[in-house]
Amino acid sequence: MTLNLRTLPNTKTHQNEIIGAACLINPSFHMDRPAPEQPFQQHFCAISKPNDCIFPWDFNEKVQKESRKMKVEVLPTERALLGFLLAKIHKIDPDLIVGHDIYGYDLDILLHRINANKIPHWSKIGRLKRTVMPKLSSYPSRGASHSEKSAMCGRMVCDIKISAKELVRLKSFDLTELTLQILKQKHVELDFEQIRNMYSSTAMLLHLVELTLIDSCHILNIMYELNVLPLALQITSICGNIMSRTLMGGRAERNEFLLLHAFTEKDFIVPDKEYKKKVPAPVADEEEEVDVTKGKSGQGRRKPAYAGGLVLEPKKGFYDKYILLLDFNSLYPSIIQEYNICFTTITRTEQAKSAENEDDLLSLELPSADLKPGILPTEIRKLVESRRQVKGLMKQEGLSHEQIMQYDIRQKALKLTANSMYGCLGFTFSRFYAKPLAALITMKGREILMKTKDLVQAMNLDVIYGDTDSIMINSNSTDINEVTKLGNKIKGEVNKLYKLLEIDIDGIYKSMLLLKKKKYAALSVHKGPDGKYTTQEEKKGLDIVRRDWSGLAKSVGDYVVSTILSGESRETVVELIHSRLNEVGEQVREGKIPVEEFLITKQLTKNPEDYPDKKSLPHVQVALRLNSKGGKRLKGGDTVAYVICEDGSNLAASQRAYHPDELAKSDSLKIDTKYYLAHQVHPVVSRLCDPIEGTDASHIAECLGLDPAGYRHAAQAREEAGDQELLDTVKVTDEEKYRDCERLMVKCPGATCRREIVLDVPLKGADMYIEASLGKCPNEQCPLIVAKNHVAIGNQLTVAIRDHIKKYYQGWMKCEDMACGARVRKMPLMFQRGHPVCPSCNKGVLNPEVGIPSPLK
DNA sequence: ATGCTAGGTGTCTTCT
DNA sequence: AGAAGACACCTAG
Repeated sequence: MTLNLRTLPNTKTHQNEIIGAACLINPSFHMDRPAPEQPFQQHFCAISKPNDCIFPWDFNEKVQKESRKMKVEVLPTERALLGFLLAKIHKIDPDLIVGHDIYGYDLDILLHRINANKIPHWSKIGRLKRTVMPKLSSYPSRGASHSEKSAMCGRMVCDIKISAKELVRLKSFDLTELTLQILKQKHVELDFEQIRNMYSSTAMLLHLVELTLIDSCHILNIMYELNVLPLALQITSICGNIMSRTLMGGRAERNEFLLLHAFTEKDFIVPDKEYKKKVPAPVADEEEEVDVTKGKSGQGRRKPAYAGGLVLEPKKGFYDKYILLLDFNSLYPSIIQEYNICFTTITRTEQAKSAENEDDLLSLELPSADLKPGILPTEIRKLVESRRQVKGLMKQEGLSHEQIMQYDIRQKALKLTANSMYGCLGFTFSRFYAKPLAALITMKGREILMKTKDLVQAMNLDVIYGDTDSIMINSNSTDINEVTKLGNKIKGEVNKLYKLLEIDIDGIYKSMLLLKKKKYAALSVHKGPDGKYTTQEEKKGLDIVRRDWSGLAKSVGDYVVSTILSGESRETVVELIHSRLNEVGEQVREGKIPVEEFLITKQLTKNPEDYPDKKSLPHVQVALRLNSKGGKRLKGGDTVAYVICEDGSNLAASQRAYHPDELAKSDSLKIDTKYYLAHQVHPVVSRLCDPIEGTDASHIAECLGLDPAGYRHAAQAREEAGDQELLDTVKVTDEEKYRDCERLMVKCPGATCRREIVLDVPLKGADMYIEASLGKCPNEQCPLIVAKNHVAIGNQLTVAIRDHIKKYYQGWMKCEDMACGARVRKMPLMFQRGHPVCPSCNKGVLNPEVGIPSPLK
């Protein structure tokens, strides 16, 4: 049965009251089968009214007429409605109750209103007869308390908000977004004023009931679409926990049960359940860093308890040769098996037992190879083997669609369970918390990635990046068959090193833009069944895949990425990007972009009133303002959408955030177009274009119609930072390193010769060059070994140095803008961000003609 | 109330 | 003024 409530805040008490409900009933639901053709067989709706409204005069009559289409019970008061609902639930006696945000809203409201109206037999919402109502949570809570959840005991509750959070990644998990993204349908969100207004006519009130019923359908269909129950059933049967708890989320508990079963079966005594609050990571020996938990609520993130995966320093840039991506299949579960890591197999070395170096991984001893696999590896092996088996079954001929789905869900559940095993070892509140084991697993992971990198490099290949379990190689080839061959060769070499651990080709990229650790885009190549190759964009970590950037910034960024990856020439790419930016700048300023494109979405990690610094966080401010108006309140875990507006004030942008509805209802608010161009589009695009020659922050700013001067400095700073990095990695050629330097020219000291010898850029290291080019004088007639005349060469070097110092102190400066090209000595009085502004064009900044090259600063 | 760590980026505050 | 640090979010794996 689905449960969907309609609520409205009381105009006097401002407390939410229940005014309507719509339920769908399916008496023959199978939780081990895919969605039935008919989502439900029966339904009913109930509608009452707030105290200060009356039903339209012909409402009852019209409801009767509608009764063939829609069964509606009209009830005079909330009390009557709740009584009716409880009676219905009691009569239907559902095994499963489906809803959206039941644990975050509906259940709490229901219990509060039952309480306030003193409805008898409240416990009928569950299957256990109880007299005392569980303690209700008072308002600023983040969801139903444990005791509240117990109210429905005996019935499973499927809260699709919780399920969706586990199963799909979305911008937000409110019903509007879920309906749109999962069902591709529109959900009508009504604010409480609109709901109140609907009592003014029969047609509108019927429409309200209808919408409530439609929402119920959406909820049910989302559950079907996500296969929530089949998956929960599989997980439950794998872990041996309780299904109603599987549906409530929380991976640790499932794992706990799996291990409890495994250890008990082998006659181990399992760890006690701890009821007392454990202090997370008690590292506080001295006053040094007394745990950096943010906020007192314990909500904020702790300081990491141990080291995790290794991320290789990326060789940033744009690649247009094939890139090979190799990846260890489920690394952590494999490590547990490969090294037989278990509570029962890992011991501390003798000398470490007495000492207090608990955290020292070196004090752990890996079991010898002949030791029987422990419980943990065995369980993982069982999971992996079952999965392989199920995948085998899926390949059988003549399977029904239903069977394939069933197998697929089981294989997914097995994978999920195996993969969550590691996470639970590192979970502070887990019954099987084992920091040393978790730390050991990640350490082995780092070791393996490092070793793989070394091995690949030893094959004379160019490793450009790697993260935790993956490695990317620049093949420098344009022949895909060759690249595949290479991939297989590497695969063979790496896999030789391990019994069970396996690396595999995870992808081949035709082109790739590598910006930072965990930030890249690529065009992956796939061979279709017809043998033809197709490409697909993959974007990881970039601003454009994050929910906290506006749609505008994301769509422009998207265009930029596709253009860069397209394989067009650099000039064309730059041109296309520039013209697109021009267009966007214009459209934004002319107000031709729809408001939705300006929405920025952020999640509240706490209840809005719990933030210590509410003022400067835009989403918190918006949430607080919305909450003060009543209705459904935003709480921790919810996402807030807002736009930055021009509101007449000159507050910082972060304090000019408004909910889109506020913008729609106001005539004084306007989208802050400058903010969106300068703080949304610009940073996103300039980061993407960072490795692209021919454009930079100031160009991009100019195209968008922003003042380019402000960005020049930043662009230069980034360039310098880049130089420094290149220098650090010693990978840079000397050409690049000394590109701003004048070459040293010496004259052959031979009295009759005086042949000019330019010390050209050496191939490898300055020393080697000097030896080679200052050997015998290039003049055939001159027999001199130039380098032997140290004194003469030394003098010439001194003269050259003095000459340069003199030039430096003459202080000639040149305008950075090539088009202006002014050359002056007098320091102007106008400065822009610490740089002198050219007095002749008033735009560019002046750079010293002879300066200190940036890498040497 | 409850999976982990690594990493980038924006905004505000504090220090130099 | 600019660097440095705290904090907040979101993502990769």
